[in-house]
Amino acid sequence: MTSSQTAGTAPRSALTRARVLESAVVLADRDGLGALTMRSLARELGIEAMSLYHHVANKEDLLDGVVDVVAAEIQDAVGRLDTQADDAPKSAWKPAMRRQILTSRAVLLRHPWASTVLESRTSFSLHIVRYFDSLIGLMRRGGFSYDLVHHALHALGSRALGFSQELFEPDGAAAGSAAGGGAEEGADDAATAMLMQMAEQVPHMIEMLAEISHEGPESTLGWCDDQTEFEFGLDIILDGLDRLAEREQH
Amino acid sequence: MTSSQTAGTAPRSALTRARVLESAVVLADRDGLGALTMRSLARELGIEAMSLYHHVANKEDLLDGVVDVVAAEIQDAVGRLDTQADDAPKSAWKPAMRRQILTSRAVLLRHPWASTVLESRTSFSLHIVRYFDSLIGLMRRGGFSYDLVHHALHALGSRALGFSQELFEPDGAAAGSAAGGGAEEGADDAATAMLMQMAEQVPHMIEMLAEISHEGPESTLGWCDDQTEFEFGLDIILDGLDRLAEREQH
DNA sequence: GAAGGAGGCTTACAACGTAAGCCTTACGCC
DNA sequence: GGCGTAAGGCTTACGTTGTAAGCCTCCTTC
Repeated sequence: MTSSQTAGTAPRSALTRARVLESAVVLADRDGLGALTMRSLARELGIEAMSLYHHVANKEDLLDGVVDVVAAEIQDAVGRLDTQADDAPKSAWKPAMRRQILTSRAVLLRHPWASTVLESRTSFSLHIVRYFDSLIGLMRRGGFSYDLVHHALHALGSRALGFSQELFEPDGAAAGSAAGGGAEEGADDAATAMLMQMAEQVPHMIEMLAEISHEGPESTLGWCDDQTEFEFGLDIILDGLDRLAEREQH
Repeated sequence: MTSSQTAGTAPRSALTRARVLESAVVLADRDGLGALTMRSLARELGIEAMSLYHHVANKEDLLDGVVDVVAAEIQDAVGRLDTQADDAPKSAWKPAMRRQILTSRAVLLRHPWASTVLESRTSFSLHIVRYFDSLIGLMRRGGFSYDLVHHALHALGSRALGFSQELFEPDGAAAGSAAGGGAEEGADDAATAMLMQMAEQVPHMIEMLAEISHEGPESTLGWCDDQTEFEFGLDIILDGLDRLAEREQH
């Protein structure tokens, strides 16, 4: 409620909310999300855990803030794209949207833990909302009704921000156990072996694996290129939306 | 390594792995995923926490097992669908796949926590793999190349099992804090209020909200029908795959 | 110079997963 | 029939997590 507080406040300490959040991002990037605890973050900053609570309300708030940092990074990257000319043809929405989404994806790929945190948030970040606002703007300029825009956002889901929800990520980048148990590399081989064991229960899958990696299905999970698959799925949705938008306009 | 152990083993106790897992599902259904701890599960079963470790290796294993229970439920429901006739036209893959996915979704809607756990798994459940195998089979009968099948599974992502990754679920069904802080109902009103405050920063979004819920944007997050939105997105992808499959066959 | 608050620190607690080890019971075997 | 064995319960204890409570020490402002 103190109103004369906005600009002045000569900081006694170098520790600020911004510095806390920044350190949290660095720590998560380096050691994984699971390593981001109040105590480890404090250690990183050379202070005690409880001191953090003068800058964040609790861990939830810390994660909110950390999401916001990444969201700002996304918005910054998106802002660098050349904005669309007003006299662009209606069909320009599709490549523009594609570019914005892939730009966001590029940022998120630098912070593999971020999508997990993002999903778990219950409140909005202003930067994220602005991101979505610009997506809405692109679709509107493409002639979408607001109703279609709304459906489109749902259809894109997490893909709107540049990540997809794969069921089984072989490299558990989002998993927290960075310094946990050992077995990590033999994972896909083990999975493949398991599949072979139940070959007769899953004939199509076996055959698919045999055919796709046609030098024999010894390493099955390494053959997917995430970026290609993401763009494939994205383009299906964008093309579908395109068709619906055209139909809307008779 | 005792080989004469498979069928006999007169059980001294009524407590088995199956009963443990079943109780875990019940508990998670009732109190949420966050309430599923080794201690609470033990209490539910009338035993002590450490006794659970005679039936599950650790909590990860417990979650694996719990996923497997739900996966079995899914497979059971899918199995009840009338299997596709061999002389069905190629185009039959699409409604069949749609039905299977929506059936899985119906099961998952009864266990709102399950999708979260499912995502976090690093190992496969046989039931899940068989589920995917049958999807693959449907697409193959529809004339898909294995390559297209593979892309299709990636494009569907979590939608293949019947849930989509919405960025901001207003009702935090998957969130763990069932018995935590209080504020839950005023959430969307609060979010709406926040949006109104930054109206000029997100003009398109404000306008969209104003138009869609055109009795004025007072409750913005209640207007989405999850099932409708899911089917909308699913159909876009299925239609897109359909077109690609046809193109493949010249 | 007194007041007060911002921001650090220490201590303490409850809840979590789980390692270690004890005790009982029931079964298989001589 | 007695005995070894192990399955399956229980108790205790430890380290880690988030965080409540309170102390102290500055710096800023009347």
